[in-house]
Amino acid sequence: MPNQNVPTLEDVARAANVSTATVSRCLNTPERVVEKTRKRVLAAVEALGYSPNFGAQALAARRTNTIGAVIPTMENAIFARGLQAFQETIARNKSTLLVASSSYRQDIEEEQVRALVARGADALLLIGDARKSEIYDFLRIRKIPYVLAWIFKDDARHSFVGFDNRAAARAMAEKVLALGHRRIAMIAGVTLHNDRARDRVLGVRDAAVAHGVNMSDLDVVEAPYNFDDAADAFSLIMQREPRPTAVICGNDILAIGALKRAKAMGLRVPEDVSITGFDDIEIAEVTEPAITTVHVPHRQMGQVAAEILIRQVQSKAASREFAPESRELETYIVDRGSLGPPPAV
Amino acid sequence: MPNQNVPTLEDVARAANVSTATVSRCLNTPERVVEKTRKRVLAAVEALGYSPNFGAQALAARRTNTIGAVIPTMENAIFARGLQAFQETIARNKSTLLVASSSYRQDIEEEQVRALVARGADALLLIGDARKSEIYDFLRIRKIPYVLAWIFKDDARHSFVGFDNRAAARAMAEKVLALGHRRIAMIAGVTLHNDRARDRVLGVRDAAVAHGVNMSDLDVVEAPYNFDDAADAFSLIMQREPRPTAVICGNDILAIGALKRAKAMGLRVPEDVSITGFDDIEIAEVTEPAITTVHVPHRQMGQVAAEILIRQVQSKAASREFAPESRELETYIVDRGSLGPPPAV
DNA sequence: TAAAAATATGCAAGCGCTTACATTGCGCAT
DNA sequence: ATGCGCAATGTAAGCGCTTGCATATTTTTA
Repeated sequence: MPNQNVPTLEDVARAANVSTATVSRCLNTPERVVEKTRKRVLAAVEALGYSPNFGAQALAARRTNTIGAVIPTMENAIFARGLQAFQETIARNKSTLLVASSSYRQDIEEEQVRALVARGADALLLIGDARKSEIYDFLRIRKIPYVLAWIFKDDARHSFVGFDNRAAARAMAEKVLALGHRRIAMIAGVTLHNDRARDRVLGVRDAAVAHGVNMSDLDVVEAPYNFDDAADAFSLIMQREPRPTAVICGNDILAIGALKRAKAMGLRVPEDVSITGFDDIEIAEVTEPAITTVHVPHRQMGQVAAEILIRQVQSKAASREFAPESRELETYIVDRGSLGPPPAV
Repeated sequence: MPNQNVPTLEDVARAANVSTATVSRCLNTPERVVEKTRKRVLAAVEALGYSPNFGAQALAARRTNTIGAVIPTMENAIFARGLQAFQETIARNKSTLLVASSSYRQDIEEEQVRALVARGADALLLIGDARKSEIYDFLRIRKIPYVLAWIFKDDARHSFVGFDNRAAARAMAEKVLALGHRRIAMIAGVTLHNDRARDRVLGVRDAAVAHGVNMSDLDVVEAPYNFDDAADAFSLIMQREPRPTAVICGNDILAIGALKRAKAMGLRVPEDVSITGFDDIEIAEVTEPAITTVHVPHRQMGQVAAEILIRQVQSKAASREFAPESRELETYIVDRGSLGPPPAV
């Protein structure tokens, strides 16, 4: 994309009657240039409307000030808030966000990771840790900092910023059990290649086991994250005999799909059946009843992830080294109304 | 970000025993290299794990295969679906998406546009057309293709991909009026620097005027796009005497905020008061009642915008020229239940 | 006041790639 | 055999910037 008359560093240097090195310094390390010269140079920059050529800068400086993110989807709100905070934070640090989405597919994710790195991403935000080890090898060889978000593990090989999905799901299940529910079902996200979905199932199982719930009374059905499939999963679950009194959902989208179907079936929530969600996305508070769900600190997660990456990129620039750095965030249950005691028999 | 041992074109050339030019051609214009050589080169690429250096490529080729988008926010779902489709389409064309958000602020948007261009964006997606003319001048001088989305105007200077917000809002208002409502209020988005919000207000006014509604019976209150402010706006409106029988909202977020408050006030929707939305985001169909709203073809908008930009970038690469190209999309009203006839007096 | 130290600026060598142009090698018509 | 045209490949000149090192200038110190 040639721009015939876009001014270059050299044009500015000529106009200000200094060398290109000085102009470069004015822009990047102004404290290394005496004020008088600097003013003259900046005036020339202004006058010519100069703005640095990105490719040249990236080539010479060996960094792009660009941070990439590969998220499963932008369609629904699950990652939107976190991504927004992430973006705001890196923007504040004079970097830009490069986004790609994988549609929850491992092969596409791999492709996108490579594409972002090829595009010069200085660092990467990834969701979860379920991916082929080759990708981690690739990132390690390339020395690209990355953080795995929406998940937390005690594993010093990676940087994590997130929470313990399993424990959070378990806490929710404990709460359901504490209310007296014994026949419980779960609508989980598709667990293949999705560690968050998987951990949430495990958490619910943990609680069930701890309470001596008969495993044949814990029905788990997987459904993609959309209302219709969740609704169908709910119908399926409700055909069971005896019918579950509580349906724990792997996220709020699933919970809302289930809620819709419950109403369509003439079931009252939570009087006839309780439904819980996970994520606490915006939408969870506007349904009737609003969804009792696990609150996830979306914005904080995005922001902390960005901060860690920025630190790692800086460290790498200074010493060619950077260390993994993780941060566990807290979740808590938001009581809203879709969870109540089981119906009296 | 130096990567000491990342292979370069030259390494590949040496390994395959050809010149760097040939390697470059193998990668970019494979048909210009005879099969035998090409195979050898590609094998070397594979063996070394070569991937081109982005900065160098951008510098030499004068294009980045990167398309930028500046959207008001990623927080809620208004732009998410469209952006997702946009991203998918440009990814299919071997380009990457660079995103920035402006938080609905004009100054930040301007900054972001310049930042994306400086980052080498080959083209830009912008929302609406309310911005200073300097930005358009800047883009024109730089010859950066851009499309203005979520809006459509008959103006050959820009490329538009969107719909007529004013006409769509008018259609909704007509529908409300046709049901017999005469005391109508509107909760609009903040219209300052937001052409979509403004046009939607104008559309409602158009309808009111056409039906001879007394303007003092058309109460318009502006609110930022969030549930709480919308709810407060609703309360305010309901204090009017006589009380409006229908509240037309500038988008679904506002409508849902209003709906929540209506319920909290003990008002039945639509029996006591009707509420309508705009955008048809996911959330609009899960409330109780679901929101009667204007359906906007989000995904199509994102896709068409991407296609136009890709075409313009290609045209510019070939002939240094490109022409604006617009596309108007259709919206339609989705009847769901939050709009009904006015209560009998 | 001269020398040493600190500061400001210039010089020029890349960074890794693309591409116009030059060269080579081949098949074919003569 | 000879020469021509064309396809395949090589040569090398940038693309616009950063930065290590050299040089010039100013400030500090003795």
